[in-house]
Amino acid sequence: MIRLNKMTDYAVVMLSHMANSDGRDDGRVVTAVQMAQDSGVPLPSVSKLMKQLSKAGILTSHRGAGGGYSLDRAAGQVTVADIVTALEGPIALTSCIDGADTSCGSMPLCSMSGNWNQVNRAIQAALESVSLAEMMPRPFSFEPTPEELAK
Amino acid sequence: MIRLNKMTDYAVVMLSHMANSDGRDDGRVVTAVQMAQDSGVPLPSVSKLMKQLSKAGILTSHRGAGGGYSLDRAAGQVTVADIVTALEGPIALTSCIDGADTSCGSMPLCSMSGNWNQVNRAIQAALESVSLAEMMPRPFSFEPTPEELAK
DNA sequence: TGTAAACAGTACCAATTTAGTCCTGATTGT
DNA sequence: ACAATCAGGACTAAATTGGTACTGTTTACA
Repeated sequence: MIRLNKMTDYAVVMLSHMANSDGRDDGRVVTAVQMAQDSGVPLPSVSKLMKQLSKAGILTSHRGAGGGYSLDRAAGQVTVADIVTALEGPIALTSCIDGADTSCGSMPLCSMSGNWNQVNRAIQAALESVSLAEMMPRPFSFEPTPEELAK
Repeated sequence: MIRLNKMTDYAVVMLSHMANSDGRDDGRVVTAVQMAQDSGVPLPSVSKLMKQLSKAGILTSHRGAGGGYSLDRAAGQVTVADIVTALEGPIALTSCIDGADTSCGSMPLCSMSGNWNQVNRAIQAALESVSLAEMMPRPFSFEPTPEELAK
């Protein structure tokens, strides 16, 4: 099974909580401590993740007393690809990708000799096609899910 | 970056070699030792991989003296999804998937609370869309690649 | 029919990676 | 001023991965 970092999984859970916690995308500010309690993700990981997510422009950080993090965009505007890219860098299944600066040492082995880029593009597209809003559980909602609407 | 196992990468390299080494998909039998020399992949890994690939029905093994492994299908009939599934199990980015027997212990954290299955399906489709033939380098060929033909 | 070539299976080990801990510093509202 | 919060980095324990080693089984062929 292709394993996604637990961190990335955490991030999706956390971002879902932020977007979902009060039913609106209202830029509510949440501290790392609150988020840890809220989501069950261990605090140090929450802290590390929120830093990364704010660097990547998915969250905005507010420093100082009364600070915290808020969502930068509505859940529908954030794709899984955004989150993965923020935490794991460009989406690629192997280390050798087009435009990599270091030319690969072991040529006969090099993945570049295969067409991994085609696979990478396909996966990129797959991850871009799912938004955070579609990742959110809607336990108390009677509204149709985006998939149901699509039918 | 989503890391694919080095093993899976090796497997694609190896299978490419098998399909490409003499320009035809003729079921040629290759031993693990030959493959290691041919592809540069360390012998123990070659051995381990070929066992797995033959279990999965991608290769056929021939035991005894003069034995080895041969491709079961033409390169165009093997998808990247087949190879990944053979080596890493069902394609899923997280451990909690539909139909998993063990109900997840940490519910608030559980990835199932998100819609990972949708992402998984998208990735599955992405990997199924690329065949081994499309992964093979064609250094000495003047024929159009499958992508070029598609245009 | 004996022997060597090859795959099958399993237990184990070392190196890397990952997730998590801890601490110190910078910013800001009250 | 002070307390709450984010920022950043060094370090550690545990899990995973890739590789090693060895023993057993099957088969072609002299």
